[in-house]
Amino acid sequence: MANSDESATIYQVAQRAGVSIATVSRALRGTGPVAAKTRERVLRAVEELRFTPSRLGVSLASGRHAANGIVFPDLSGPYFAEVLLGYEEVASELGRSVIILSTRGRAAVPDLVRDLSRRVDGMVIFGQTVRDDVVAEIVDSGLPLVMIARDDVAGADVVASENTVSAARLASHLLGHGYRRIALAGGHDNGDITQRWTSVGQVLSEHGLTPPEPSPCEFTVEGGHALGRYLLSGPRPEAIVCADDQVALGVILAAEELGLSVPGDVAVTGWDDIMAARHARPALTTVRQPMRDLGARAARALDELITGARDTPRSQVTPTELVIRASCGTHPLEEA
Amino acid sequence: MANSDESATIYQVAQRAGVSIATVSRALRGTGPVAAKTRERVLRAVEELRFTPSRLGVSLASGRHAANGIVFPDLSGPYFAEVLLGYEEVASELGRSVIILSTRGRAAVPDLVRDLSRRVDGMVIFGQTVRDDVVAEIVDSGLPLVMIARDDVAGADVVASENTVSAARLASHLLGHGYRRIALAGGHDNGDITQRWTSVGQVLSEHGLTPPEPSPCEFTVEGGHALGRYLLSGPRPEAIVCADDQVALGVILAAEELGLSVPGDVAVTGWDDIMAARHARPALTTVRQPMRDLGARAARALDELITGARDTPRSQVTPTELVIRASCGTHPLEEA
DNA sequence: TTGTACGCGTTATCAC
DNA sequence: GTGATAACGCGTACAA
Repeated sequence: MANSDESATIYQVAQRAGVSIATVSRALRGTGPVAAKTRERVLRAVEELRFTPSRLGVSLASGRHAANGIVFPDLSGPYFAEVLLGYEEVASELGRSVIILSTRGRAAVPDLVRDLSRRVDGMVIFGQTVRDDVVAEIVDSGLPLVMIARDDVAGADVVASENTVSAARLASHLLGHGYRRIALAGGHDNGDITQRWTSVGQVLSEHGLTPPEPSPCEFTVEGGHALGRYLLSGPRPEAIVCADDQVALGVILAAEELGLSVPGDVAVTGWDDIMAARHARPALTTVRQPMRDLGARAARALDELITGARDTPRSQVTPTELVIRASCGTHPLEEA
Repeated sequence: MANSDESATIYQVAQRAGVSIATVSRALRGTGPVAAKTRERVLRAVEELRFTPSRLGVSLASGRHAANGIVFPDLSGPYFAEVLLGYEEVASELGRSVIILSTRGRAAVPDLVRDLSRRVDGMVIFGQTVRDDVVAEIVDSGLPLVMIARDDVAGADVVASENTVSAARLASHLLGHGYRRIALAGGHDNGDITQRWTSVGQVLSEHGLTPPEPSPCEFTVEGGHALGRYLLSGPRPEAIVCADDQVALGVILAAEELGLSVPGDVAVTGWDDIMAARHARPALTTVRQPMRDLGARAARALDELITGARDTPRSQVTPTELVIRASCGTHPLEEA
């Protein structure tokens, strides 16, 4: 109805209420004494004009954007979506908007990240989505920064899930099943995945086995499906340890298509414990990673950095949990 | 290294280059004549000071945020994530940042949406995530608005997928299989889903059948799983038409747990054609919805509204496609 | 208790 | 070709 198109400014409110803008500001923000009568007049004017302070004005004056950024590769699959959700939830509770940037391997990422950094009070970056020199640039600029799922970065907070211990447990468990020919599905990423492969490799070495070279694939169901068909067509491994649950689901699919039974002919394990892992058939042995919590922690850590509640970077590793289900074998024999 | 913490302003650049801020602005934006020598000095100063124009300053002066908002319920499941991805991709190509707001049924949504509306040049809202009066408020404020998956809204663009025709095709196909006792999994939502149920009901009516009442459930695998167990425990339907693929996957899971064969004992269909639909066993009969494209269209429509390339709202419906796979029955008999 | 005036960092319109 | 200077919308010392 009253489509004013250009929304009211604090000056119009002041004029209508017959006061100065300073009084309007005080009345609205409770940042100083205002006579009851005056406040009432102001509030009425605000109401009538449907006044809301301009974000730009507020930000310019306060020096704060009240917005955070988050950089991730994509949203295919539950992992990034869940983390993002946990992040948004907390950020929004803390009164901060969330600006997203999906890299998808684009060439312009550095510029996009710089751009983003100019419109937020701090940002979160998933490991391996942004070049190290650009990350360093952000740190150097003094912008509060939290990295997710990455090894330590000088000057930035890190929030990560525990990988080494769980990967070792997983490897030990598979050895306990008697498997010796173990394949790794999903290539190195210099982050989470690499930590897992290193840990698995170490355990195998300790048992006199040659650590297998991970086979690269896209971290999607389709990627796992394609790689699974390949791995299961040659000399068949006894177990396939997958980089994440999606890859594992794809591998299981490939096995079924090839007429192989899981875990009868080949054991398969995942990582993350996405919802489908429990519902898959066979149910997926995996490592539970608190995805939402990861995002929530990142948001809180970033808030501390922004508000200055803390000024020294901190690195926190959240525990993960080996979840034994059916896909890794029918005789679970857990060892010390 | 040169951690200046507070980044340089245009005044500092001007001073260092020995010119006025107007010249710096012109040199940087090419919005007026600048002597070659002068430009060079300016650019060197910019380089040395690592100057980037403040977003707030630019926005305040230009009157544009160069940012769009998007409001969705959550990111569980591929549907919203895919649409969001398509949206972000185009928005970012158009030089606009994306600010997200996940409602998750929070009570504070109206305020959060108002807040969001103050920091963007336009926004996209998924149908049924924001109260109608709040939507009207946004429209009334003159902010460019695009609604996704919703029936028409006065004053706003709408981008939706075709539901009625495909739902009718799906229903006819199931009737062609000979099914008469058909259940609907997933309650009304006053949007997409309701359109589908209405259309299915109509086809059944035309064939002398009583349109079934849809059974509500969460639109997740778990929701479908729970509802599936319920529906398949009582008098068993011959076919279960699900609100989306996730629900369908859950229902299939429930059937397997109950020792029922799909489609032998009960046919199941989904909607969306998410990646898992093709990989499911049995492969899911569903309706393919161009999710990324939906987001991309929304971003482009919003851009038209913002730039003023178009000033009258438009409603576009993108076609969908019935995808017959194994889950609906073994003897596909497509009819006219 | 209230009002004036300045600062925040740009862009753009004028004169020169 | 260049430089003052007025917006843009707000918060807030400081003065009254």
